[in-house]
Amino acid sequence: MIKLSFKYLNFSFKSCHRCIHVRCIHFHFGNSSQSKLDCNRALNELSKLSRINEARKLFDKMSERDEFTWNTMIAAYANSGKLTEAMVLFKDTPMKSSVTWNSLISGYCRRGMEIEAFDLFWGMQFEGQRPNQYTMGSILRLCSTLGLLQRGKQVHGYVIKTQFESNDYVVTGLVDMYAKCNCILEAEYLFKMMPDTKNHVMWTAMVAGYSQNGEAFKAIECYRDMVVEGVECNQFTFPSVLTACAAVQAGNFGAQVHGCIIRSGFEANVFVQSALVDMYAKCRDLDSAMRVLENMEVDDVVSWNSMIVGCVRQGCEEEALSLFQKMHARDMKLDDFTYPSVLNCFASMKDMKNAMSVQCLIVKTGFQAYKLVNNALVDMYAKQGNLDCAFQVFNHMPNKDVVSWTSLVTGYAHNGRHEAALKLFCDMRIAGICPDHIVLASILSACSELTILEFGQQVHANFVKSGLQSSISVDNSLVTMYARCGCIEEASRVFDSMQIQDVITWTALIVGYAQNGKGKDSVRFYDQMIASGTKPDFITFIGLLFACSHAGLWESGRFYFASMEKVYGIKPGPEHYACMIDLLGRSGKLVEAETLLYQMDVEPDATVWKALLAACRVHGNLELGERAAKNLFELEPTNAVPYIMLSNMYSASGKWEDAARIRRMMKSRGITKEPGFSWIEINGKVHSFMSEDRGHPRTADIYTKIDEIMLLIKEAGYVPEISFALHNTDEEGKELGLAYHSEKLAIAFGLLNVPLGAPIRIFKNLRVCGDCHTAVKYISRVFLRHIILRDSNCFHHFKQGHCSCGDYW
DNA sequence: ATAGGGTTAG
Repeated sequence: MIKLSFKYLNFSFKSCHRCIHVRCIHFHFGNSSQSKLDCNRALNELSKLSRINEARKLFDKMSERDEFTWNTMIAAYANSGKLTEAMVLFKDTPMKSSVTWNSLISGYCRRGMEIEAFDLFWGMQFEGQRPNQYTMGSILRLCSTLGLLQRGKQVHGYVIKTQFESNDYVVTGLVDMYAKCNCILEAEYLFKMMPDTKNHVMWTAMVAGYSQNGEAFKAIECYRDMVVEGVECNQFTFPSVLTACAAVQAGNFGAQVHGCIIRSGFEANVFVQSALVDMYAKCRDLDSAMRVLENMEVDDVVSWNSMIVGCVRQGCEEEALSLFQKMHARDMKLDDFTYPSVLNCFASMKDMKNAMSVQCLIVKTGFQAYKLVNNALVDMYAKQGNLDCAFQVFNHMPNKDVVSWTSLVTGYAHNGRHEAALKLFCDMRIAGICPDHIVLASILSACSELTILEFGQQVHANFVKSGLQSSISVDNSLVTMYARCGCIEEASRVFDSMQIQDVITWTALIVGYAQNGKGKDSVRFYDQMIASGTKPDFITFIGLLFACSHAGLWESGRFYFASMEKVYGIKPGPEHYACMIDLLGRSGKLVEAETLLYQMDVEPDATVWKALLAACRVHGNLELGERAAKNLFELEPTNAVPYIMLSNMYSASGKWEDAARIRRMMKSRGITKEPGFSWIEINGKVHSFMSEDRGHPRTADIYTKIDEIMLLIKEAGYVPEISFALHNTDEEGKELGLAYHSEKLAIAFGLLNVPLGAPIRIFKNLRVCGDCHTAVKYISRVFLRHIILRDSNCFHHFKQGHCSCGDYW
């Protein structure tokens, strides 16, 4: 027996039945003895088959027309989008009933013609015709497809006034309208206020509403309730619940739904099938997805697109490309979703050649006119790192939407062009585009990278004001942003406000506390995370071990390090070893550190050797230090730090000749030390300072302030640590050199400009020098200031003469 | 003769 999809089954039954009938009428065309009743029936059949011209011929031939005749013809025109013709007849018709009005209104609503539809809606009332459930159904559908919330609310008011608020059709329309306008709470309220006898369409609208509003779990729950209530599910219900399953990777539940689908007999519907393919593909069950796809009667482009996306997400780019080729071979009609799906392959494969040829294909087939396709091109080029191409495509787009902008913004951010990303984000706002979750998460992570708190706060404020629903990705970015800007309390507040925390949220907090010198809190949060049932990942352990090493918790560190592979099956990477070596080095266990290094399964990278070199310097182990430095010379040939460290180590042990040799070697290799500078942001403007910098317009004030600072902190007990001065001058010169270090200049400027009570936030590109660290502790006590200094390694919170790093950094 | 719900992209 031939399997027919339901969609076609329904249609073919009806058309078959009608064909015969209509053909018969057609045969008798022109026979004036035809009764009015028969003509009306034929007119109706022709209109249902969209045979408008024939319908019109029949209409014109009819000598006797009644209300039904006129309404059918008007509806026929309206339903096929021929609104001018419908309007002409509407004006001519001798009798306008509510059906006449509704037929015309329905036509305008279907075409999305808001102004005309509402003119008619008010017009009919003006002429004494009351809108009924049909009218409101049409109008609400218009509001929901166009997202016209204000209009929708107006209609809602009208519904209440005219006491349609318990009408199934009207309430379903309202639920759908609110859901489509992203007002899921209103939709939910209306739905819940209806009595328990809700019909299946309203249930389905609610399931779909939740699913489309990113409330996948609620959609699933609603579907469950629907099943429990014994309400029938159909070809509309299943796609919605399957989308929800796909969104939260609820593959097992999705498979159960699949079972229900088979029992209900809807498995032959293309919408259901394509949703199944998509669900399985997104739940990483490519085999099941493929099985559904292969069993389909028709080559459905949506299902194929979903399959391609699924393959790309699983890293099976070759498979995705071969599907794309098969689509061509099967002569399938591609749509504007196909190219975005397949372009993703090239983004992850960095395959420029094939990308170009697909772009040619896009141009050739006229698909460059589609926004979706252009957005995907922008995204692909940006992800490949080809920002010029991305920008070019972007620039040529006539109407850019939030996705176009997001693709470009994210592209710049991913390629380390954070400032450019921020600039583009501002341009986007100026262009009047409302940000969405994705661009917000992306821009907040750019703020984290640049540690620009004020901008991040503004984005946060805008997000709150926008009324966008909170999303885990935005919240995670907020936690990270605040933590990385040194506002650990704020990060913590966002964390607490979240309904669900995932491994990324927890990790952001753990890393955040560690970077802000609160390693013990990090460990506490890690234990809480485990207790909450969240599994740690590779990055969680980097944060955790970093926390242990900075807090000097070497036993905990060793315990957690051992649990990584044993309990969670995560193989430690060089990052974890580096933390452990740092931890052991700090505790003076240099031998253990070296042993650990040689036990590594993976090749030690620069971070590992750096940790060892730092440990060697602290403990004066020259021999091991030499080895570490030599490895670093090879691994990071342009990095001056290992040269300087080794040279300093030689100097410290009196080996002047060796020290000089390393300096010469460094010079001859053309390696220069990265110049240190510090900066501070005041009212959105960044003021940066080099050591002994006199370029700032307020230099005189700043240097006067430094003198005052030095005087006061010396009185409080500060003694300059001359060993940190680099220049070969006399003692006094060295002391002055120290006083004008970039971080001290920035702090002096901060003291002059930041109001009392507000923290002074300083940034430094390198590690803070030891003398400055001591001085800032005194400054915080003498000037009663909270000073937050972010250096290349971590945050230092100076308060009342103490630093959060515990003098260990 | 007129009304309500569904799949794929960043």
